[in-house]
Amino acid sequence: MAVTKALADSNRVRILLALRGGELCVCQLVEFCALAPSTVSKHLSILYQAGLLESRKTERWVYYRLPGKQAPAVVRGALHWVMAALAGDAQILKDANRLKTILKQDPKQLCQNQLKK
Amino acid sequence: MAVTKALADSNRVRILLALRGGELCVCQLVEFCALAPSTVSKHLSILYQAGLLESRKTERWVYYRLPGKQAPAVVRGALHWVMAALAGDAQILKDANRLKTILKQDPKQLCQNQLKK
DNA sequence: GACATATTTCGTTTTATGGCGAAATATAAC
DNA sequence: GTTATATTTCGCCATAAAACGAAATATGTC
Repeated sequence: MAVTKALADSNRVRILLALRGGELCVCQLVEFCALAPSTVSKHLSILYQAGLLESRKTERWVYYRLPGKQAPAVVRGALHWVMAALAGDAQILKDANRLKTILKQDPKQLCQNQLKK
Repeated sequence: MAVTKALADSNRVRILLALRGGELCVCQLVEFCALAPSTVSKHLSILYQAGLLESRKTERWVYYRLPGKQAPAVVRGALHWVMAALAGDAQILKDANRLKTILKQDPKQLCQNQLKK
């Protein structure tokens, strides 16, 4: 089953939780995960194909977000459970703080910095 | 997270669904999965350690069952979601029929047959 | 106690997955 | 059109996970 496999990786689950506050650009998620852009892109594609993410593209940026009310019950149920089960997790709490710092930065600059590496 | 990893394998999910109707002996689950006893035992141990199964031993037989109401909310939530999400799945429906056939057989005989292989 | 048998543990092989960097794609800016 | 840049796709390597058979464990039977 695509959904359970998508949830099996901790980085993917962290991404889902990071999106609780709203959509994020790929470069922000790259910063968040501290992984290579290609790796993050792969994770996003797995989540997307499982129906656990939606995306929109504007100019050169791609934004990912959690699916809305119209999502299938299987997906909504899975997300609801994951959010409830992990909201208090130590790693997730740390992530939430890190995310605040990332959100303070200009996405453009994040992309620039990622190129230098 | 142990629960999401436990749910990532389809044979393990099939086992959980198979236990909807009540506890099953290991030899019955071996027959059900059509895998080597050692492989099934490993799957059961992964599910057990994630809290998704309970077990009882009587004589030489070990029976596994879904956890009851006293299970942690995370576990109950996960099981509730998996059951709802997959109840109509094609493979799961086929499994349910196969299970009926297996239940007609005497567990003792199942074990005997498994030794011959 | 010796033997039979249900299950688990261990060691090994095979297969699947996560990770990266380089190349490809898509869009903006010039 | 060329160049810059955000993201994805591809090919490869390292690691983790699934599968098996053989050996070990635990329990019942003789």
